[in-house]
Amino acid sequence: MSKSTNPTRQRILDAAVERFANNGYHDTSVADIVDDSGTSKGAVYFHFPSKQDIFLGLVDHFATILEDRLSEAIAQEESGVRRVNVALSVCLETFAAYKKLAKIFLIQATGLGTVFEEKRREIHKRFIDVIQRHLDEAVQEGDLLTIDTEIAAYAWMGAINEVVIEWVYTGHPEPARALPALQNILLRSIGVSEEQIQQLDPNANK
Amino acid sequence: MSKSTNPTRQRILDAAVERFANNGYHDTSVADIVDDSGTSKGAVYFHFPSKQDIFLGLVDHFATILEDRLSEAIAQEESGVRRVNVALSVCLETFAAYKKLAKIFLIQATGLGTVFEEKRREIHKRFIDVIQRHLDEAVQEGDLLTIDTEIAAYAWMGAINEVVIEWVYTGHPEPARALPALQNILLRSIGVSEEQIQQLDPNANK
DNA sequence: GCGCTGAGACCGACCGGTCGGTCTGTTCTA
DNA sequence: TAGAACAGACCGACCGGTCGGTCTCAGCGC
Repeated sequence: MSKSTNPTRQRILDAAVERFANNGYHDTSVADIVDDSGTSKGAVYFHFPSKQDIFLGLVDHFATILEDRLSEAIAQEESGVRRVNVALSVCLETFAAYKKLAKIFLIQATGLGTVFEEKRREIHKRFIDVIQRHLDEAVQEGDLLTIDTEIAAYAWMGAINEVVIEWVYTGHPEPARALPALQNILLRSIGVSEEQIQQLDPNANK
Repeated sequence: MSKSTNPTRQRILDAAVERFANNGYHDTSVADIVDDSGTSKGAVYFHFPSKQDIFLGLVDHFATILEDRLSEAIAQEESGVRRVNVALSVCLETFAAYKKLAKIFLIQATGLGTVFEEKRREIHKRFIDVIQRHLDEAVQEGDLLTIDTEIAAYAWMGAINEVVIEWVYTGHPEPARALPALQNILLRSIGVSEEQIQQLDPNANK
């Protein structure tokens, strides 16, 4: 972030992303990262305090990127429903733009034991809260039905994650197809009418 | 399943479930399981070939239970929409009935490296396929909209998982609340009309 | 009834390898 | 030339798995 442009440090990070994304945390040894980055253990432990720190740093980094992009995009829209909709787009775009980091964030950061798990849940909770807040907003001002926005927020989060995970692994539901499909499904799920859904996405008539 | 009633074996399994659910795979040593179960390493390796085998056995076991319950429940309903609806109920009930196993299945089995990950994805895919098949069925015979059932299936899977995960950790959205909320959200997401949703769940007027 | 035996169930000390992290340098750079 | 940046040998803890041993008990000949 701040001292980001040190080449050695960057090579280490690149190698770490690659390894962590492909093999997971425990199947990636520091020696692997050293080999892939063409550096040395000394270099790694000069730039980073621990293996765990590298990993959590990557997760945090991605979460920050996603949050920044989201808040920026949301701020540019007026109505609640439009905001919800644009957030969904930005979300998928960001996952697509940072595929490897997304894989680490969504998959490799799970099931790593209590310490990691707390961190992961805290970050996920932040996103879920954002979703819920904007769902509430949309409910208040809009004509969509009153629903259990908390559960809806969890459902959305899970739905998005699952679709992205599948894409990350197989490349299969191409974003061009997944995005409109998810928009339909998720907007409908909170009671946005068909006409409204049509209106929201005039450019996706491809 | 077959030789299930050996007491030592069962104590080992119980301890393994507890530890794996709470601490995850890598933070659970065989020694931990030995201590908790009041047995010995010899006993563990007499009954099971490896630590990994114990873990995957538990995952498989839970998946089997869930599949059995699902297919039984689905078989007893006629219409596609009703089937989809009852499957959702059974799913949540089963997760609730086997909380610890559910946590292992949904969380601790993730991010454990390539070998485990393949297994996990294969099992998840089975459930997603079931969902999609019945969504397709419902689309064909019903008046719900034609949608991208594949993506809908992934979305459903993710949505259910996320809600259950939250419940597993915090106990928070009590099943009594989560079930009808999810029914509303998910059925709406595939275009089931409000009246139909009401009709489907006459007993949940509490 | 009684000793013998052998197999199943279980015990726990121990082994061998792995891996995060450290430490003693060496090289580069300002 | 001081200190930052890096190299890589090395350490020690940990942990999955093994292996020789013990205990129990059913079967069996006598």
